[in-house]
Amino acid sequence: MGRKREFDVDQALEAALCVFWRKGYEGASYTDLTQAAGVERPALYSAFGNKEALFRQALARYYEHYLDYFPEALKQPTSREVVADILRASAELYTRYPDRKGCLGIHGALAGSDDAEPVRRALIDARAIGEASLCDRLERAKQEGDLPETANCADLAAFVMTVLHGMAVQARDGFSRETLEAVARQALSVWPSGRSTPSGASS
Amino acid sequence: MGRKREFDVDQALEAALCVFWRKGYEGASYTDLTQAAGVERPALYSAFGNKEALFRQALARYYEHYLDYFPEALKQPTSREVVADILRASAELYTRYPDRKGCLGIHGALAGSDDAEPVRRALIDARAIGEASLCDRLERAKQEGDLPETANCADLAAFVMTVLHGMAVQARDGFSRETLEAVARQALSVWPSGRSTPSGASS
DNA sequence: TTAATTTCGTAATGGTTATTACGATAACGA
DNA sequence: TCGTTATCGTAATAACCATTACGAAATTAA
Repeated sequence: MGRKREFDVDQALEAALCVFWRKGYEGASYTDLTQAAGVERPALYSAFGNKEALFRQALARYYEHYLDYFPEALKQPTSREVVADILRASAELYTRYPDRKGCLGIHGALAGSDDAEPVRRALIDARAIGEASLCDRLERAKQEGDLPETANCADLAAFVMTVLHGMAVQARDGFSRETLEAVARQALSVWPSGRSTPSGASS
Repeated sequence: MGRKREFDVDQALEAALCVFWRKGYEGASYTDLTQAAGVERPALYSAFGNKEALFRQALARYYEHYLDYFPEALKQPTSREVVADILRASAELYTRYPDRKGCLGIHGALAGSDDAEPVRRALIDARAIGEASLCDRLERAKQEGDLPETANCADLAAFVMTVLHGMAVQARDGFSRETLEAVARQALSVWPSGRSTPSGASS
């Protein structure tokens, strides 16, 4: 019973997500969020909790609705295709929306006041999970002979994630999708392929 | 004439620089800055102007005192050594101070409220200048036969800067210098060298 | 229709923000 | 020693921040 909600919760969360994506956790004021959601302040609070809880739900939605290509790419048959997919899709996502370029996982909270530490940590953890899943996939590739035995999968995964994070910064700086794709190609051009050519591996 | 200053201006600027490095432009409150500098609020204002002016001076100092290796690296004889120097020195700088890992040029202001837009732009411009100077150096390398004629210097410079920016993020995430150096090696392993082996160039 | 329950919008709360007014203090030239 | 000038620290200002008290409105069960 009781009065029924007059706004769409999912739609409000998406609006908040976009604001956080653009301004980051601390840069987004509750006024920004309520205006974007078209909802009064207490309504947002009752639906999502406080600002940090709202951000965490927005982050979860981001991973589900925007970063879904990442776990999908891990299913590619070869490690090279996995990485190529991830790089290409990221270049596209980071430049897709002119009003919020880059990546919420990066721009959400890189630096900030001490109050934002929990949120910063949440983002770090999320990034670490992504990197670990990539690392696991590369380990599998090594077992399958898709990567040379000398390959250091942790370092390779760190390299790919580094390029991803850098691309998010460059996207925010105004770089075009084409330029980011050129960066991705360059990053991929040294990818070690198969046991037959164990060249250029790290370590 | 008049009363003489009781604090060292350069020392106060350095203290402010460290706070901005750690918390970013908006994350650093004036209380943080004055406490770090050991100086009362009006003293900071009279010495540097408002918060934005203080940040800009801190940024200038950062480029002079911390990023001085960058223009220095451009003097290396080959493009490969140039890039290797930049990558290695950045990995070291980004992990040198445990209390402020990463790079002020990145963490200073990536995302934030609309008020911080001028500062964000200043950082973008600073990054663009660095990238342009690297691009120029690579063009020279191409003319000297140090890079294949098919090399796209703008894309290569963008790639190097992307890795740098990503390394700054990873450093803040807690990555060790060793891991960042492995990332740097991986990035360098695809570097095109000389006209004799025009492989792996972009475009 | 009445009672119970939930959401609604208005408007307030307490804390923090960047920025200064102001009187006291100190240094220098005359 | 006096007057000028610059810096000092205290304490105030006005705007914004996240969060919520509260009463009106609306929905359902009885």
